[in-house]
Amino acid sequence: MQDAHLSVGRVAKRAGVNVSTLHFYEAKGLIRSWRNTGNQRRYKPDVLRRISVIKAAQKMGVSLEEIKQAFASLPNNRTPTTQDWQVLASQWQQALTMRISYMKRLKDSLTGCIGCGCLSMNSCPLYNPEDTLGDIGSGPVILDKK
Amino acid sequence: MQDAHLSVGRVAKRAGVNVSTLHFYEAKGLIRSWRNTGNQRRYKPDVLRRISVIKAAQKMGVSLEEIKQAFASLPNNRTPTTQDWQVLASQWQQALTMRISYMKRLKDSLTGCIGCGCLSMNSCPLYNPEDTLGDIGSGPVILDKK
DNA sequence: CCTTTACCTCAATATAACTTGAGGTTTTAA
DNA sequence: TTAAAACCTCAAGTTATATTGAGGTAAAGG
Repeated sequence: MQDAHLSVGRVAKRAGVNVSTLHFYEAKGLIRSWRNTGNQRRYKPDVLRRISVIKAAQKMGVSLEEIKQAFASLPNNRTPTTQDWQVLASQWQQALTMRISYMKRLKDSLTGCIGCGCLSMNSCPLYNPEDTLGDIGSGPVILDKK
Repeated sequence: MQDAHLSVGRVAKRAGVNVSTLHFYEAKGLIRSWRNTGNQRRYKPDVLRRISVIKAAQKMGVSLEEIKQAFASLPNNRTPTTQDWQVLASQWQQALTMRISYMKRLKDSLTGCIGCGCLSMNSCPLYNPEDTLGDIGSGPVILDKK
């Protein structure tokens, strides 16, 4: 069964990422592999799902560090079930909901605000330093209010 | 009128950014200043609005480079008017609308998708490499489809 | 006047998320 | 069997967005 153990190149191809990315994710503790006798990486097929989830989460603005933390809740003695993944999904869905509403507020502020005097700072909802969800798009994004 | 020329420290304080950030923005061509006889930076008060707009745009996921390009459409021989700013605002508002709808699609996919078999790649809307708006949250964000 | 802020420049450091390259080994396929 | 393709490790490079520090100058207040 060549199905039960995938080489790094195979995984890369199927997941649509570079081999170097897989090395990188492994170094970061996001995925795991074992080695064959020749020291080459071998993967269980469920690594593909992990990578999918990583990519999906990144699209939502979740950092690798946060993804790693979320993955920590997965069982490491068995292959994660659908249920296990659903737990992650619902966490991130909440965060997405918040993010979307933040974007909406931003958008609503935009027209009224950019043209008026209030954008000269402080009171403007568009430029509110207190807004902790404001980090979208640059640098790591805080999804949980730890 | 100490109102017509602001020192870098004054601007930094009023805008809520570091002095070093102002140096940085100036080096990037996002703001401008002139020098007094002692080689210190002096700013017109409208720099405050520029900084507001930069910060607001960043919250929407616009990169400094894109902000700079947008600023290029502003008049540089006179202080930008409300109208000038509105042009920028409406551009970004469209981008925001797209971004929001993308996030919504993401969210809608999330529950149905993460638990099912499709997340094993390719056909899953959550993991679709063709989705050019997928860059949200890490690295520069493409807002225009240039 | 003189001390304390505030400023100046330029180089280096920081972080996230990867990619690239050098130098060497293992697999695979003709 | 042997050449090409795939792998390996480890270090350095890349981009965006700043921040920090060193070494020196200018301005402001008592």
